[in-house]
Amino acid sequence: MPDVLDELLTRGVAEVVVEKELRAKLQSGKKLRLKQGFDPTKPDMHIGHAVGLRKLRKFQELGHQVVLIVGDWTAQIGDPSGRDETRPRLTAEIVQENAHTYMRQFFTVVDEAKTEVRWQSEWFGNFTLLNALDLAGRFTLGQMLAHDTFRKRYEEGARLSILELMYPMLQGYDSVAVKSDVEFGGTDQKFNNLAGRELQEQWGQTPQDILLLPLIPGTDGRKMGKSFNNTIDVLLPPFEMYSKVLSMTDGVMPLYYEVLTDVPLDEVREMQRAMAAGAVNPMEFKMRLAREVVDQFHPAGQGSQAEGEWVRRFREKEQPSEIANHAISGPISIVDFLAEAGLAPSKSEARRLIAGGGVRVEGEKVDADFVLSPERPAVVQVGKRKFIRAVRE
RNA sequence: GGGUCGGUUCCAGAGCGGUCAAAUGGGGCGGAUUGUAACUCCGCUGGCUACGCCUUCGCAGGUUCGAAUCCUGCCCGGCCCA
Repeated sequence: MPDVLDELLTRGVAEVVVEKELRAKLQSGKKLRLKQGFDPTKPDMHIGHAVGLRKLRKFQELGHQVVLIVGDWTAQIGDPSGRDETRPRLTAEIVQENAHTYMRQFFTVVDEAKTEVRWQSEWFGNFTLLNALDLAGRFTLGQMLAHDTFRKRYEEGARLSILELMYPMLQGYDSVAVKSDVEFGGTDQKFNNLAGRELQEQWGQTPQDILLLPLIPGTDGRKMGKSFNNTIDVLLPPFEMYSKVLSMTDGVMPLYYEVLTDVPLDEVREMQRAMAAGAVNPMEFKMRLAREVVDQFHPAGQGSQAEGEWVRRFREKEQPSEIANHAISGPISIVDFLAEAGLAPSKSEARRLIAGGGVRVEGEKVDADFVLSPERPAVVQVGKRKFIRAVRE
């Protein structure tokens, strides 16, 4: 049993804030309330987030309760830790929609049956100005400026609104509202999570412990983020997900194995050794990793199926097994077709693609004056991976 | 409230009366290469009825043959003073 606990608290974990306390809580046999919050702003969840979800899942398997908080109020502010600017108010519909998209992704890993979903509006909806002032009065400017994000922006003379300072307070109050025992979050969340401890104490609750998850690098080894386009979204179809994993730089493989799979760490170390010695083609380990990752977010077996497709397509350079159709009613120039079928965002772009040699019809590069005819169905390809078949209407 | 600096294409950031659809970098896309959609190298990167035309440089006007570049007002932000 101690082994299980050790792995639980160390594998894929960046830091446990009061480790001793958390161990004691875990050993007490008490069913713990695991707080995890999210802002329903940008619903794209990538496998970096999944590191935390997997950890939640492990805790659930030990009988604990996940409390998922929909940050419908904090979403209006924008998490300063993410360096986001204060955002415009979101409409209720958008919030609903984003929240559901998020949850759909969340529950691809976390057990829905052992999760309690709570909305911040349950408590903040009834907040009065008095409540807000009371909350604000419990923190000092000094505390806020101790937060790297705030201090940096303050010192750089960037805009920093009072509203943004409220963000940690609201998130912290959530812990009081749901009586959290452990809060999960990325390392960039530490400040906010600590605010929760602080408030719980003031409200007479046992302060929550904090499990901080590492921010993993993206597929290119740089910080994972949509701006670098190096993420792997949880909702990607098996084949796309598989391909994305394969595209990552070799260096991040061991870490991905550690935080995203259950492959024993000894085995992972062994792989590293073999790779370092040049004894094995890293591709082999990467393909296994890709299978494992795909299987986590999709029904079992999808991993190897995606692999089969990948080998067919990129190694044997064949056309994908399934190609979408796009109907045409009469002769149509290739430029118009590309734009119409969505293979190019505009006709200008379509022309550029053709000029760059990126467009093929039935495997042959074509010029801008090429015309497709409904009489001859043909597979149109853009780049290496976009295929659409032109068929008669 | 006053002074001052600034708001440029996806992002960052040049441009400061014509030679600007707008330098450069990042990102993205395409090509070559490859164990990979990694690395590297090369090309492209507003739209169109396309060797020309149209729309872009915070917003609205104005001065000019001609403005992203000058003027006026407004909106937004930084800094300094109060």
